[in-house]
This record gives sequence, C-alpha cells and structure tokens, in this order.
Amino acid sequence: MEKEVKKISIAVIKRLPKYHRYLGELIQKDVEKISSRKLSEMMGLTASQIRQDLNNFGGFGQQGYGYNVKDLYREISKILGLHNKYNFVIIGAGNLGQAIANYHGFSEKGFHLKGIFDINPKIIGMKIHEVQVMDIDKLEEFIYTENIDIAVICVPKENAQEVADRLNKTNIKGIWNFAPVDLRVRKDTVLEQVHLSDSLLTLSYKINEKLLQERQEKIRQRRDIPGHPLKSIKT
Amino acid sequence: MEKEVKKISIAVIKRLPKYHRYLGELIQKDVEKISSRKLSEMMGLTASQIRQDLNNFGGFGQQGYGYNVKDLYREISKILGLHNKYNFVIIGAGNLGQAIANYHGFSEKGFHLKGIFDINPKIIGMKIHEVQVMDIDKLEEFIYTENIDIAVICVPKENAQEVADRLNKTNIKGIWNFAPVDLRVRKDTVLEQVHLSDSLLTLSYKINEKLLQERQEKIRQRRDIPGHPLKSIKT
DNA sequence: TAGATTGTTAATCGATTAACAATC
DNA sequence: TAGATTGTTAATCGATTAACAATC
Repeated sequence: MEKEVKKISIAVIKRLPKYHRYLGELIQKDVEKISSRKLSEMMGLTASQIRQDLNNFGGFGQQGYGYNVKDLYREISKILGLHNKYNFVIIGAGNLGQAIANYHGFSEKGFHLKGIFDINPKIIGMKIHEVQVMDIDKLEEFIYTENIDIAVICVPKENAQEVADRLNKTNIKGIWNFAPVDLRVRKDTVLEQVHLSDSLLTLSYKINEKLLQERQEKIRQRRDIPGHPLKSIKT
Repeated sequence: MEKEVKKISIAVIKRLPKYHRYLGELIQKDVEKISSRKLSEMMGLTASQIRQDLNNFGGFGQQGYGYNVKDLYREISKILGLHNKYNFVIIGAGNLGQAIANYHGFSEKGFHLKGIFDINPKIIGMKIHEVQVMDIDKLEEFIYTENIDIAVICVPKENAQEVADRLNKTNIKGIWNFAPVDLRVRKDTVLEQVHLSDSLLTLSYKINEKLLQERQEKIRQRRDIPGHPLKSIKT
C-alpha cells in the first residue's frame, strides 16, 4: 500500500551529475534523441548500466526509439533537486572561497551566493562578486534571516570543525566542506566533502604505479633480449 | 616465477589517502600503535575492511599488537608514491589556479609548484606564491626543461581539451583537471578529474531527498493521528 | 510490418563482511 | 601462558553485465 521508497545506491547517485552534464551538452548540440548505446559510448559506461541507472527512477525511454534528450535532462534535473533554488554562504574568504564565489556555473544551476564570512578584519567589508564579506560573528543570524540552505566551508582545517559545530546549531540543510578533515555533523544535516588532497594523492598513486610498471618492463626486456634470447620466445 | 602483480581495485586506492590522513593525525597525537578495530571506529569503516585493504600490499601488522602507526604511515606513503618528488605547473591563473598555488599542503607532500601559465597578457608577469605567471606559449618548452611531472588544468571548460591536447604531445606524467569536462588524454598519461559541480549536485540530491522524506513523514502523521489513530498502532 | 531499443529478469562479477586459525 | 589482534579464507552482499521479451 505504502509506496516503497527503494534506496538508491550511492554509486548511482554519483553518476547522476555526469548524466546531467552530458545531456546538457547534447541539448546544446541540438541533439533530440539518444540511445543508451550511444550515450554509453560517449560516457564510457555500458548501455546496460545506463538503463539500469535510469530505471531506478522510472521508465524515461521508449522502446525502439531511445530517450528524448530534453525530457531526460529535465527528469534528471528534478531527481537532482535542481528544480529547487538554494541560498548559500561561503565561510572563509581565502583563495578557495573567492574562487567558489567567482564561479558562475553555480548560479546557473540555481545556487545563489548570499554572503561570505571571514574572521580576518582586513578582509571583512571587501566585496567579492557583488557580495560583501561579513564578520563570522554574524553567521548564525544571517543564516536565519536570509534562509540559507547551504554553507560552504573554506576555512583552514584547524577551524573547520568549530565552524561545523556552529552550523550544527542552525537549521542549515547542507554543508559542502573543502577543509581536509572529515567533519562530524548532525544526523539530519547533509554533508558533502571535497578532499582535494586525497584526489592529488590518488593521482600520485597512479603515476607511481605506472613508473613501477615501466621499470618492471625494462628489467624484463634486459633479461630476455641480450642474455637468453630464447627465453622470450614461446615454443 | 614472475611476481604476480595483482591489480588493486580503485575502491581500495581511493581509501589510501584517507588512511594516510588519519595516520598522520595519530602521529601528531603521539599515538604509537593502533588496532584495525580502533582505526575503523575513527574512520567509519569496518575493521575487516581495513585489514583486507592493507593486506593487498603486505602484512604490516603484528598479531596481538596491531599496527605501528609510524611504520604504517611510511608504508602507505610509499604505496601512494609520496617518496617521489613531483614538479608541477598550473595552467590557468584565475581564482582556482591561484587558490591551488597558494595552498601549502601540497609542497609538504612533495609536490613542487614550478610555474603558472595563462593566456591573459594582463596576468602574465605577475607573481603568485613566489612563482611567475608565464605565457602559455612557453608551456611545452618549460615542461621539457624543468622536468615537469604534473599539469593542473584550471582553465575554462571551453579551453580545457585544447590544453590537454598540447600536454598530450609532451612527456607529462599526470594531469589534474578542474575544468568541468571529461578530458581525453593519451593512454599512458594518468588523469585525475575533480568535478566540483558534480559534487555540488550530489549535495543537492541529498538535500532534496531529505526534503522529500520529511514531506512524506508529515503526510503520514496527518493521516494517522487525527482521523484514524488506530491505523498507526501495530496489533 | 520489421528493426530498434527499452525495461527487466537472471547471471556474473567483485567488494565487503564474517569467522577463525595463526601467532605475537 | 592467556589475551589480543592480525592475516586469510569463506560467506554474503551488492553492483554490473548479459540476455531477451515487450513494444514502439
């Protein structure tokens, strides 16, 4: 009777923004329809996976035809919650905070920057992207009066948890954290962590792995070719 | 005979930086040893998973004791390739490029910023974090003469692939891409993409999901409590 | 209609968790 | 020695891929 709300796996959710991005590009290229097969080739996934993913949310396609690009884009936008408008603040007006403040892509998607906060008196009062930098003391009040949904944390890692603790006492809905720590937040607050360093270390791992492979390859060649040429030939 | 190089799964690799981070913090707190159990509680993983992960690379622990924090940290550093030093350049000296240039955490880990490139004549010649912004025309030459290992792409998405194409003709080892496009690179070049927008959309999904749940919850309450109180009681 | 392509079920694959003997 | 905790095998769980009937 009750409509079963089946839990969507995080793996699927993480792919949705990518679908959204590719469909957006297809719209710009005036492509009207797309098959799971063609989309899979563009995105580097399997067609089967795409159909499975989309069918978590409903049958958006049509047999023998494929998917209507605009419709599918709209559906995924809605699944991602992009039909809502979100007000957000940035906490920490350093380089990263400024970079995010100046990025135009977010407002296009319905995320509106309402305020920037910092603790440094030299920065407070400055204007970044039409928005004043305010004293962090005013944070809680501002969140309340301006109906802020999302806080973006761009402070040093030493202060990040303390900022999160303050946010935990407000009715903020989501926290987007760029400080390299895993924040503890209230259970009903949504948290998305961006660990840039982790990403760099992953890159480092892959580079090193490739170096090791190349080194192995060289050793193998040296051993095989000059001394024992027959060794390298399968009989 | 040949030492089997077993392929480590991407899921494991993506957890390594997190291990590294937590172990680094334990060292700072002068913690000498740690069990998989305690580490699992700190990190929000299972102890079993931690032991499985680490045993991909070797038996770093000791039965009845646990893991020596410093030793394990060193081992993971090595697995991540952090015993190497990397030279990197930033391409695109906008806010994000500057933010990365000014972030000190990278040099601590052995990543050295050697140059910043931009196409804008107004920016070329400026100094950011002791490093001169150079004309993008000089990119290839600089990569060659300065032994650059990694290029960080911080240009607008329209120009990102064209930068990648130029990098593909050099002997660069890795590309760290912040432009919101999936770059095509040479097969022997390592690529790590950071899609900030994707992360924001994931946050949006989760916030919206929570809103929907709350709304459902309210409907359920309204239906159950005033009209048919017995409905909500299991018999 | 015939061809194309979805939606969906079943099979496979891989990752996580559980269990426990080995051993410090 | 007894207790603790690893390393490792086996069991479980979940995600991806394959297959194909439904249907446009």
